Amino acid sequence: MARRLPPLYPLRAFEAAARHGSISAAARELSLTQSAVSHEVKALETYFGTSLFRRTRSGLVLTRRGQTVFATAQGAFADLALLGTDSESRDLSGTVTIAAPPLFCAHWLLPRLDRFSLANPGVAFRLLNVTLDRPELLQEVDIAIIWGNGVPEGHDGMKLMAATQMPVVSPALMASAGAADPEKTLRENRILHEGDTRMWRNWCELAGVRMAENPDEWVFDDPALMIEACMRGHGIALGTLPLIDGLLAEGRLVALFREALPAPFHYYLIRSAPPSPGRVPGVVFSWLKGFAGGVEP
Amino acid sequence: MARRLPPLYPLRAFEAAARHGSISAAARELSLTQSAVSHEVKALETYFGTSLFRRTRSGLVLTRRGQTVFATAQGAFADLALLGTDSESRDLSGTVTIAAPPLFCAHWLLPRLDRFSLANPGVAFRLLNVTLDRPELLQEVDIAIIWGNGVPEGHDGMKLMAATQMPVVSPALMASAGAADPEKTLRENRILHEGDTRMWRNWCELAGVRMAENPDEWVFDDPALMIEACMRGHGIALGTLPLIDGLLAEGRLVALFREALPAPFHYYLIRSAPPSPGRVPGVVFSWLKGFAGGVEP
DNA sequence: CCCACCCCATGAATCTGGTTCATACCCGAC
DNA sequence: GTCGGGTATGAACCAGATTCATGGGGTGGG
Repeated sequence: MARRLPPLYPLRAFEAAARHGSISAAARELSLTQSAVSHEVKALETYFGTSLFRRTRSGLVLTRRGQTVFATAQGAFADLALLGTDSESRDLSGTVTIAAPPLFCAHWLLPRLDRFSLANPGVAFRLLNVTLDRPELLQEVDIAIIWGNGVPEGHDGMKLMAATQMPVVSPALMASAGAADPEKTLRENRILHEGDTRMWRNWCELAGVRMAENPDEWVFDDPALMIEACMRGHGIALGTLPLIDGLLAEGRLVALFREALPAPFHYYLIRSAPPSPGRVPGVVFSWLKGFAGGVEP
Repeated sequence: MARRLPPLYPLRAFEAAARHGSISAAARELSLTQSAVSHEVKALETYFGTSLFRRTRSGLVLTRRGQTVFATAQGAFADLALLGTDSESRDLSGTVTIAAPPLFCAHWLLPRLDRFSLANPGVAFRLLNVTLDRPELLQEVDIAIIWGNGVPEGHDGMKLMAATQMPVVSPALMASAGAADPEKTLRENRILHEGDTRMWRNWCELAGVRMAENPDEWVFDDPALMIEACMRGHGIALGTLPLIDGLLAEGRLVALFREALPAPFHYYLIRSAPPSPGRVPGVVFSWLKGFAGGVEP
């Protein structure tokens, strides 16, 4: 009781703005004026007494506090939106098959599906913890999340979120190496790769950092295993945000460099070409769409 | 996108009304007029096109649709309320120890704590899956949920929710016995007890139902085990709502009689007498308080 | 039986806060 | 420079949230 809620409409405006990284885009989504959204965001900021966005050229960036507000607001509104989609009694039941890349399943999809299940106990999920490289596999699932450069030809879908990457290490390794000279740490420790070694190259190029000539390298085919190895202090991994947000927050991993840089691929949400029978996959699909367009820290 | 949200202020009013089982009580909580809440509930009902409450003498009862709306709304607002409690940057971290009765832990507490963790990754929980019969144990936990008749002397707390009970069986047993004559089914099958056999007596009395003279009875000391046995078709258990809501919704248990009747005990939320150091337990406590006063189906 | 009390519903009036309009600002591209 | 993209801000406006006033329907006690 005496439960104090933040002003709800400002919150909704802020959530959309954060998701799009743009006030104007949010206004378009909500069919409001840019001015309205701007006012509401400001109202929310005075309510919280802090600013939630850092206004920079080329878009908005969430402040620390903005991130937490955004995370809860996004979850809450996604739940509430489920109520509004259908005016008939909606006791959804059925099975939905979803394929998603390994780490993505555990760190992004599962917590969200969990919430969905809480409200819709009749819906069962079948999760395939795979990277969908062969497009034929799409025939066998209702929804897929892929790590790539776009929506495959002939499929309905959209960009789910932009991914960024940053080198991470275990707290122990960080403590022994020190934070003074990250580039040195990078050169003097083992590099952990996940399958494709081009991602590290991409990151170094963007960051303007040179690696050692003949680095000690380990290559994993399973990204979860790579992260596990990293947490045990076996080397430096290139972590993908926002998948490792939780591990960073818990302090089980720490960032070697401050800034995360855009990954060469991003996450796309797609649905199998022939909408499968029953409306349940459709509801889940549009629910997941509600998470699209998030901005990264 | 084009995510359509239900009208938020009506929704908030409805949530409070459902939680209290009373329009007037909700109005008091929200510092509004009874008239305001009534209007908003009605607005929400026309929005959804269905009624959400069955108005009966002695309070409101949620309709089927009302229940699902309430469940999502309550969760969403509880999350949002976490944002408003503190205007400073709140990166909560620390450990909170909670004790709760066995089934309650798994079926009520865990799903909710999960949501909490999603927003507050820094908070760790220690859960004691016990019924707190010895009050001394309260010294060792931050928060406890007990199954009893009131808040123990000298403690801060409140009624968390009223419990109701109803006989349940496995779907298979239901199929073989038929739904025609539940009283006969009750007399001809094994009765499963959880510890105390008085609960069945209490229920039969309230329901005006007579049991067999010498029923076949099994007694379990672990309620979870009793439910497990019931789901495997070993007999008829007295299930406690809302703990088994999920199992009923999934169809893993079915109700033998339509109506659930008030249990002889209820759930109380209490906090250890000397507020433990740090504000984290306090935040969790008031968050849990937000779930107090739910009405049963 | 009737009155007091509590609950809820409802129409009209009101007021707050969300929304628009109009305008100014900043920045980068052409 | 000007255009086009973005955001901020003050004043005017309007709708939806809220109140007021009122009526109906139970229940319990004198």
